[in-house]
Amino acid sequence: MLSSYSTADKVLLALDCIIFGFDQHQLKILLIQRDFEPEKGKWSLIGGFLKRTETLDDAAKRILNHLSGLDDIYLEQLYTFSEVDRDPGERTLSTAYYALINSEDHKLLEDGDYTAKWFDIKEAPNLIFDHNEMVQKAILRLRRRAVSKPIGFELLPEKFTMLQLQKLYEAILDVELDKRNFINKVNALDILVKLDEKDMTSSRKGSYLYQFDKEKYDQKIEEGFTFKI
Amino acid sequence: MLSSYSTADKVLLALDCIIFGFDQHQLKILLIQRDFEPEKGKWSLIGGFLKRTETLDDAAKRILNHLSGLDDIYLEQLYTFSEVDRDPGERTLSTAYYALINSEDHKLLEDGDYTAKWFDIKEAPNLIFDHNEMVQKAILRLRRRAVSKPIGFELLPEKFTMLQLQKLYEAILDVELDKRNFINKVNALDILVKLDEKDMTSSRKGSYLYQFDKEKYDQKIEEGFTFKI
DNA sequence: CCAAAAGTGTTTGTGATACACCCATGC
DNA sequence: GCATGGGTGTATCACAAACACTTTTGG
Repeated sequence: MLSSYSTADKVLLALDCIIFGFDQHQLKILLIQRDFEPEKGKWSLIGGFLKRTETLDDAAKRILNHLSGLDDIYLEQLYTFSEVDRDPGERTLSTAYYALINSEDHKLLEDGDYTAKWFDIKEAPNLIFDHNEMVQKAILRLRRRAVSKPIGFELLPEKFTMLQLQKLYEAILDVELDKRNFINKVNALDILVKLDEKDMTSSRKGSYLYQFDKEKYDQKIEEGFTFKI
Repeated sequence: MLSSYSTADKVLLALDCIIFGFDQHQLKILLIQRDFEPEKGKWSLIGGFLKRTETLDDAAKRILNHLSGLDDIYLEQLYTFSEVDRDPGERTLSTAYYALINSEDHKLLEDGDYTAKWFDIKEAPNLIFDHNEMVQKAILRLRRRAVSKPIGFELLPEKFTMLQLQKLYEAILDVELDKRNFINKVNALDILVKLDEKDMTSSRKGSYLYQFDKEKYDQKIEEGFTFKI
């Protein structure tokens, strides 16, 4: 028999964000050290509770905006975690979201409630509750998405070099890629604009900067193009 | 500021199942005609509410078991839907699951509360709330999964012919496949057992029956094999 | 002139696709 | 003996992977 509304149990629904960043070398996640119970002092994902008047996407945006001041962050719902004892405090479910932010351009806002810090995904501390599992799932999802949708650019500055893009994909996929093959493949996609500008910080010769051309990409998608790296 | 447990809102969490079946020709979904409000008389997915003492997976299994009597059904969490007005009755979120069942082997249990009926996915009626969206998402997920994990067998009888398997993939992917290429590909995977038995119902010559060899598959996965159709 | 990173093509191998005829059987 | 679906192999093409040298320029 289907439960009716009146007899059904209500639950607390939390939302936790796996926030990815990239620092030119490694994929990072943003963690906070909890200044509140339970598990005070331990590292965890950034989270909050869903309000009655907002969608999960709204809640994720609210939490990310509060942390960064940004409101155009790429995010995607990952999974809803529901182990009965996952939170020792109270029966709480949590829907995990992952977000991609360009950690260079944007400073994190200060908040008295916690200390936020970037960790290399390979060197992240042990997290509370089921947050480790959330992070693992997020990494797998990011890997699948990054090769089939042009979301990698969200982790880079507006203008970037080919090498930066390659390093990003190497960090996400945790593999080494061949420079020539990578560049050939990216150029074949034909969705970047090569600028006249060069980045002179990395070498005497300087390397050309590129930009993702969203209009061109959308146009090609309309025509049946499939992004694939 | 992060909400604290005490001030956070509690919500009703429903669970809706997209139940896929296959009848040798088309991919089907199981729908019920609601005998209760709201939206009485309209078609909807099979669902229920999460109980305080169970996980979402538990709830999905409970709902499917109640419907079919089976408890070894393949299922996977899909997405949590959270539009504020998605259910006009009360603020309710719903986590959608999809399930794969072999509709031939198993009879559905009767239940006075509703009438369950199989619909071709291309001819399904309009559904209540956001259930159409759930179904669309489930189809896309199933397509991605079916080519990268050996879950298609869940929709077939224990023993099946190559043609049945091909028709299944054609229905899932909504494409036509070449018989020789399909069989070559499947044989190359080397995860089926060819039985000495033949299915004589479809032709005079009869066609060999095959079975999925889970042990062999698991073994190959251990060794780094990747399933890909 | 030299050190350091940027930039650039070709060859080879592998997997995907296209395609047509013979086989076995019951009637 | 014939109608019906079952079963099988090869040639071509497209994409993925391997691979090394030249260019630029600031010091």
